[in-house]
Amino acid sequence: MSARVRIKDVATLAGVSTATVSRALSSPDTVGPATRDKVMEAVKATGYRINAAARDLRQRRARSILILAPNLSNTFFSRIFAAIQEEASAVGLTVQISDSRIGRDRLLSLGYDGRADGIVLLDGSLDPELVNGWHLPLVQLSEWNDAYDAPRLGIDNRAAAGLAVDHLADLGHRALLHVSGPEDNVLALTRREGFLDTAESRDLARIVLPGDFTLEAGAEAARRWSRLRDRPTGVFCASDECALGFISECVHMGFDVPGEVSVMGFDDIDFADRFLPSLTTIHQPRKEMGRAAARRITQMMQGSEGTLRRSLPPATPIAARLVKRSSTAAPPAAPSAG
Amino acid sequence: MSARVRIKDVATLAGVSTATVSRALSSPDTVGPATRDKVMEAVKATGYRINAAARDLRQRRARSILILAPNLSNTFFSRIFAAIQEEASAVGLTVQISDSRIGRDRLLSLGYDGRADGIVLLDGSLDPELVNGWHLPLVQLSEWNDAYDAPRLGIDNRAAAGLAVDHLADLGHRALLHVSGPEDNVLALTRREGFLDTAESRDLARIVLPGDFTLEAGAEAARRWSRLRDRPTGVFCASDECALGFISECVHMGFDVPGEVSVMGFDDIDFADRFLPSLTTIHQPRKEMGRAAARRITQMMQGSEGTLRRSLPPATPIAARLVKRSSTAAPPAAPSAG
DNA sequence: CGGCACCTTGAAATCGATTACATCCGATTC
DNA sequence: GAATCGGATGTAATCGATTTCAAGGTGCCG
Repeated sequence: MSARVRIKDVATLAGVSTATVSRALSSPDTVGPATRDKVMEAVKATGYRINAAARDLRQRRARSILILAPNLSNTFFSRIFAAIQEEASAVGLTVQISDSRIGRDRLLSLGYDGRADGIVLLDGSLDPELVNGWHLPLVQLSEWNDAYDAPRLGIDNRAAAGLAVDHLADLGHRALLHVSGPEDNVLALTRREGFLDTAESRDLARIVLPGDFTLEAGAEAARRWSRLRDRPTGVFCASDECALGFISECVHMGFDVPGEVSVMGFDDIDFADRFLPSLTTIHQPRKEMGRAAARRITQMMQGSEGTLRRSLPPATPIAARLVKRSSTAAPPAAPSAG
Repeated sequence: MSARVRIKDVATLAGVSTATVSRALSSPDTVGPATRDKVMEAVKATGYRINAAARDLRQRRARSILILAPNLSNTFFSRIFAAIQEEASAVGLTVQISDSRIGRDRLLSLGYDGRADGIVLLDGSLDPELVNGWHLPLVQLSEWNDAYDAPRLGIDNRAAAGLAVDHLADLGHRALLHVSGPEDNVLALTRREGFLDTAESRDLARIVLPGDFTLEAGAEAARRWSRLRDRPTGVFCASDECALGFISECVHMGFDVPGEVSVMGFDDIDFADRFLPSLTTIHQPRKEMGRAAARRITQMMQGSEGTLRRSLPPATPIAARLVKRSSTAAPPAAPSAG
């Protein structure tokens, strides 16, 4: 009862060999019906559960995928985790999650120790040598790094930033501010590029302030914005959290949003539509992203050793879309406003 | 290079036995210095990484803890996950995370398959028979269930709800509304009890509306509140999300918060202090909770087989505290207001 | 009736580490 | 100088499953 039951115990009780028990459990149609029933009965009677470590060792696979993210407490990830887990669980895989900033050596081990047989990487700023050194199927999700030898999944951040700029321009804003993300973050850089390019092509004045995706960075940017001589009337923040911080600080300082300044975010986190004012933003389909990553990594895990990385066809792109809410409006003195 | 390196390869290269390699790596002071150096060199040269499955099998432990939570996409958990991971990683443990609603059989396996040697359970509504059937060290965190034979960590929800009621009463509110959580949730029930008991002891009128912790439930409760004949002026929601939904909907309907109604939440999620108005709430120290759980489970894992569950001393309680912000104020026509 | 194919089953090798036990050797003790 | 001790190392068993290979049995065909 309380002692661990091994396959041998089941075999003894059922009066067969361990090989037969193993077969009865993993490929039931290869054993005779009578034997199968005996085995199943013995399994039930003993409460036998397979020892995964033994199976993993023998089969050289772990039926597990590893998710690496730069900051587990970032709420942006949680829905992605849930989606990956859901998809993985459906095909019998377990999920491990680790912070990707746990130190080089520990990280290296994770990809090598045989406990995971696929990796979903949400961090584009790890050492490429480290990442490429893992001989496991790997997909990049959301963030990416061109030096990683692995397929990339996620939205087109440059184009998505363009959507934001277009929206503000269409409302009549002629001068825009972008609050960017961390300098070393590929998402931040790409969104900024998209912002600058599109703003230029639409002939808009444009400023960029530094930030780091956080509420506090948004608030700080708002303070700096308030001190500008000619305050841009349209603000595009590189993340929703940042936008919420920006709006929040604006209101504290006595500005009306969107009356005096329109503010947009990026991501469409859960609170975006509940904040006051509700937040106009770019929706990232996180659930879909998670699912896609899980499916992709599963495919790769089934592929032969040789075709692990680049060789699969590119995934279908995941589309971001503009969600118009009430944090944006026509500028106060817009030339084209009625 | 590309083929997996085994301990045997290292042994051959170093000119020693596998036993010596194993010892050199796991208890370096039991081998001679010269041998140790030779081994370390061979390890470096080959890029050897231990195969965790083999080690786990032989040692009958996995150096891994499993976190089970009812809904991975709930942002309340993410900081807890991060804290557990941080603490676990520091002592060389990996972390697995799974949804606790993945189905009985799959769940049963997780606790039995030898891949985890400790469980942090954030779900109080699993079948106790299932939970108690696992022969692994286990701690309950945040949510709990008296039928689980395992230590419980978290704040005192009843007392914390009392803090909320006291705060509203101290401001002068004489009639309170509580928006509760799911009927089958122990946190919801305990907070409701704390609300009712304290409200009674302070002689306040009290109403409870159903809810389920979500933004939408808060919004729905706000609509119902608005239709009440005598609207309570103080509202205590069982979660921050719910409170934000409540406030948001109130504002949409044209009510002033906190001018016409004071609203409190519970948890102190990240947005609480950035929402407009910023949210008065009960702070749950999630990081501390995660750390405490990780430390406790680590202790239990080191204990002998027999002392797995109840026998350890109770953990030091984790204190919740009131955080006063701007979503609460004196009631509009409070008898004691100036 | 002999031969062949196929299905079911068991014995034993295997996955890659750890570790109990034995051995060897030099140093210490009497 | 013999006995003893202890440290370093190797041999082989072990963890608990899967899987190869061989064997036994059954049925079909010529």
